[in-house]
Amino acid sequence: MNLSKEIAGMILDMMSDSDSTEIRRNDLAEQLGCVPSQINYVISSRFTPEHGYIVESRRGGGGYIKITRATYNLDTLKMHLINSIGEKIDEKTCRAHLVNLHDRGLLGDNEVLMMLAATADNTYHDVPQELRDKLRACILKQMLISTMK
Amino acid sequence: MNLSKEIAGMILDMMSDSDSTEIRRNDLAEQLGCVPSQINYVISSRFTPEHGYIVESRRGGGGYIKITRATYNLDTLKMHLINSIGEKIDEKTCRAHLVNLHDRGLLGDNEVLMMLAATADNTYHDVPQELRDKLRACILKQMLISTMK
DNA sequence: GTATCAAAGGTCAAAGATAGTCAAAGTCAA
DNA sequence: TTGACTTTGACTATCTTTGACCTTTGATAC
Repeated sequence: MNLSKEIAGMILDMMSDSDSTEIRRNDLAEQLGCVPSQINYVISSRFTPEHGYIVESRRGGGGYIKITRATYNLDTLKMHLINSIGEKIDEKTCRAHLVNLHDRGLLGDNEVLMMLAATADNTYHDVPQELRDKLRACILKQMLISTMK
Repeated sequence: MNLSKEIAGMILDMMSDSDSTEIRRNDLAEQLGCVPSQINYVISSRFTPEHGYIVESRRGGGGYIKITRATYNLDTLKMHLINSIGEKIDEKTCRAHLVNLHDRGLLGDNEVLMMLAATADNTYHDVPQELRDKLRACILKQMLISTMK
């Protein structure tokens, strides 16, 4: 198991009963025996808004990093997502959105799996590269809309 | 006996009691005295979804390849359908198949709706006409496979 | 008040650690 | 002999770890 996963797990633990936690970057880093910026890496790779988290912080004496699990109204969230998807979307971003919706119980297991399959770059192997992100955006939107009817 | 068969056997062994295994590509390759990409070859030739396996992986530190045996039960119909879909499928035929699966209770309401959305010709408005049936076939197959996980 | 300083946290790019891709070369059975 | 399957390795993509340097904030000295 790598460091990043451990850190992520630790943060998740801390949030387990409150949907929110506050950490002191340097303390946590020292506790883990890693450089402080590693904490930033973990946060920016696994606690993004797309993953459903809000992060606030302050520097200077008494500084902190606060991580909160965002909880939104379900339909609103889908609506937001649909609206936020532009004309194009790359596979990674798409995947992150879907995993996020699934984590929050907005999409069932089968549903996500299907949507991931339908938006995977591999599935588009016959489609010219420059068209794929556009196509993915169309398909994703249509699928999301279809689940709201 | 060739290398690929050995590797496949080894992977099968590892999965024997759990339907799933996680390997570190480089370790396994070294253990076997082969180049790492050989592992990829084995996986892509014998552990495909068509063969009933699902593969996930991650690069970088702590990377891994995870192989899971999909367990099909009442999914024989889907399996048949998947195998019967050729390289192309037009919207109407596709629609008919999906409605049929739904009628038989093999696909839930949301699932069909999403699949219909993802295979509708309208959704492909940016894709050249001559590519659409091919694309639809790929997407349909992948989605069906995904529901068998 | 303002200047200065120490204590946080932030950024970024390089190096390290894995896995993926692709095409050329090799092997083997029909 | 030929075509499908295998084996290899060079090159690529992605994820992680680290460290040097930057910015913000609050406290203290004047």
